[in-house]
Amino acid sequence: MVSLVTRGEPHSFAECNQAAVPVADILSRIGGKWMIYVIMALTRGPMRFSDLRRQVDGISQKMLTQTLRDLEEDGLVTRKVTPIIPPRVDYELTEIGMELRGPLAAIAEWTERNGDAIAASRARYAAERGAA
Amino acid sequence: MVSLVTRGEPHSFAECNQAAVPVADILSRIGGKWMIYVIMALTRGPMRFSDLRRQVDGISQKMLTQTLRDLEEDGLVTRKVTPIIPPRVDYELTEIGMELRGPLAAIAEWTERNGDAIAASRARYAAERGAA
DNA sequence: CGGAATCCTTCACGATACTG
DNA sequence: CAGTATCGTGAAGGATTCCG
Repeated sequence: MVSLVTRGEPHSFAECNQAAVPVADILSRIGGKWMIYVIMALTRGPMRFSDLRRQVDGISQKMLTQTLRDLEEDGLVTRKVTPIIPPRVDYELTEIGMELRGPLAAIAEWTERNGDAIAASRARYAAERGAA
Repeated sequence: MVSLVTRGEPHSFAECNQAAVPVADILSRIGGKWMIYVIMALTRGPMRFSDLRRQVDGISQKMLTQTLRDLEEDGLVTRKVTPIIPPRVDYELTEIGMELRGPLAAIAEWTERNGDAIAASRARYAAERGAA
């Protein structure tokens, strides 16, 4: 893995990209529109589909399903079906899903800490480049 | 800011989304195809455009330009033009750009630690759902 | 209730050509 | 060298409808 922190010998970009699962692969999933909100909601504990849909404001049924499928595929959530009528399906964060919350919180804290600077930078950029 | 870690009172999803810069906004940028590789390359220090293009294998000129513009817009990199012929443009991580490396490294470490489990989960998922 | 299926729009990204 | 401009494609996401 290429370090993001240290400055050492030049590493091959491909070296990092050839792991079992590339970091960029995970980032692209996390970077999806709803992933973080679903994980946030599940942080409070197991939750039913309809509860999740209420918690994550604005998400469509399709996108909630798809996001949960992606999370399930990667082993970040479990899906437990209770075959009653009407059906009941509960989703819960797995152990590695729980462990992802730390890194995500680190991003969130960075964003919160630098939000004003970023907004200012964007405004300045828009004023300079947007005017031209 | 809604905590990603603690389990407390239910927070409004919108509460987290109404910061100066939403976390999902940053995540979507980080989740772009090239952002992390460009940041990784710049971790080694300031770099010229053409050097960056060589370091980040497979990136097109267009995407490198666009990624650098996005980073510049958010104040994560500086762009220094030396008006000579041929032109010389150097890019360098800013302070907050440097500070983002930590959170990114946390994601990278999580990915490395759980890569095998994720790959296994994906294979199992494909075998079950893919066959059906 | 918890989906699946379909259609549609927008956008990210790639390829190519041209320029100061 | 370091871009900008243009075009084309696939994927992401939204709205709607139907189902066990």
